Amino acid sequence: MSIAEPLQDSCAGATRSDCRHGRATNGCEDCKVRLFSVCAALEPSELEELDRISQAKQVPARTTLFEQSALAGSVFNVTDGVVRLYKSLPDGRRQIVGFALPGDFLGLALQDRYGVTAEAVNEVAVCRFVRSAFLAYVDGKPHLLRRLHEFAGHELSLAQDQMLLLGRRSAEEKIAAFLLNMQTRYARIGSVSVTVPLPMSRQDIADYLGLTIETVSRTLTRLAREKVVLIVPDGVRLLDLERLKLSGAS
Amino acid sequence: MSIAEPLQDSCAGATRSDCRHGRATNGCEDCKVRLFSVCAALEPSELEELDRISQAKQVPARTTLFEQSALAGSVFNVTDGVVRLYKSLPDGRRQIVGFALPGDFLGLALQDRYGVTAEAVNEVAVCRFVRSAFLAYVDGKPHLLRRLHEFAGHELSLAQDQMLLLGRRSAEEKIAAFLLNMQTRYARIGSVSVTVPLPMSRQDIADYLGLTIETVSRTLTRLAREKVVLIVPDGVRLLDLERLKLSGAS
DNA sequence: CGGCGGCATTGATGCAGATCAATGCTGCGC
DNA sequence: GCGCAGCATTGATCTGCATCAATGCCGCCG
Repeated sequence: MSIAEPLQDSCAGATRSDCRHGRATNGCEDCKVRLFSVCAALEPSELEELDRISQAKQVPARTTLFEQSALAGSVFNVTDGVVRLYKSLPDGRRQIVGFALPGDFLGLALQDRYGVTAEAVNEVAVCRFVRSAFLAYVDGKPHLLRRLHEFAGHELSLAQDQMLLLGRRSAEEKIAAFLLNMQTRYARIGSVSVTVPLPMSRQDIADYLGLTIETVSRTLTRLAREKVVLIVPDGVRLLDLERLKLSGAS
Repeated sequence: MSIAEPLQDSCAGATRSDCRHGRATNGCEDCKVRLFSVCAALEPSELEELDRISQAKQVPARTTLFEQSALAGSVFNVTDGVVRLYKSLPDGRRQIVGFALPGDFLGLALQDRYGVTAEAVNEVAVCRFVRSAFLAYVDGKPHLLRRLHEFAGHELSLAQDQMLLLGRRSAEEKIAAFLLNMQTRYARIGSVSVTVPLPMSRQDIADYLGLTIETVSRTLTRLAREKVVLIVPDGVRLLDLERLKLSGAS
């Protein structure tokens, strides 16, 4: 199931500004991820205008938001939950290129086709924009374009870090870097804790790090045995940050 | 040696518009990579203005254009030659995240620090811009910013392809994809041929593909033995494109 | 509450590619 | 034209992670 094209949505016939069911708040103005997201570049009046073309959606786990190489009909702002972004080979091998957290923007490149597939890992809330409407909105707002560009530059930088990780680091280093990275990202969006939520499966982690599920499991078990981490349901508690940084530091 | 900061250049004291020695042509207007580069988005009058803040430079092989995490004083347009872009780990392991060819822009993200190190593989010609001047130039030219953003989106997409390659493909698949990819890129900039120039060393190729020099060598030798490619000095001739695509197709 | 399905862990074995080690090739300075 | 330095090739061996194969765990549904 895809929510991107066509608009399989109960409010498809209503005017866009009515599409607020599912939104956690009353609009962009008090959106809880606004200050972390591309929208932080916008003035109150611009936010109002954005409200008019935005549509809040809540989707259950495993929902496909869009698929690799499909026409990019929508772009999204993630407001809650985790989204996996991946590329696949014809034979089924998969590489997850990133996990999108609240505040992340999907479709940053503004290209006419999606470069990756996006699936909800757990229950996810997004702010959806029809791409053409969003493009029109961006047009004439160079500060927003600048902000989108900044985000794209940041994504590119993350992608390059991930290349270094995939090409040159050992399994333990990959796991350590992943855990530290997720912790940092959660901290940035206001969730500072030594317990890192990992709503995704071991298979997802393996496909993100270029490993197998068995190697992920074994490596985590070993780190747990060495009291570097504590494995908890749907997450990991980081016990020995120094030791992790020794392996995972960039 | 770095040419980025400070300006180690014989014309450092001259006005910028005089800095044309080393430029292959008379200016942006008849720059041979203009139509492939970000500059294709510019009007003649804008090109003239760009001329005034640009500085053509020719640098020998192995020159460092800029270094990872240094302050980004300049941005560059590559007009000739090949540039390797890489990230390093403290212990010396290296991952090349890309090879920049003529028409490619370095510093696309416009961030205040470089995310990678850039080194000339062979003799390289670049068009250099002081970053602050370039930012000022971009400011008020949303169509150029749009173009830069498009380029960044394309780079991001390439980076994600490379992640899939690094994380999930075998040595032979990596080599095949690399060769086909380089051929396509050379074709796009006007050099259509089954002989792919490879000015970079085996070590560079290995560090790009997440392999060792020995594996690169062995894999190429095997492909040559099977008459899929013919190894020539500083390049490879692709003999059996179908067979290569079987391994390397995305 | 019991059985089933999906995921994770753990163990045994295999192998692609790394590592270690010569040897060969080529271009350049003298 | 000789010798050297740097790169590439080739061969022998090793190993980290994949693969194959149970087994365990837990939530869910009847």
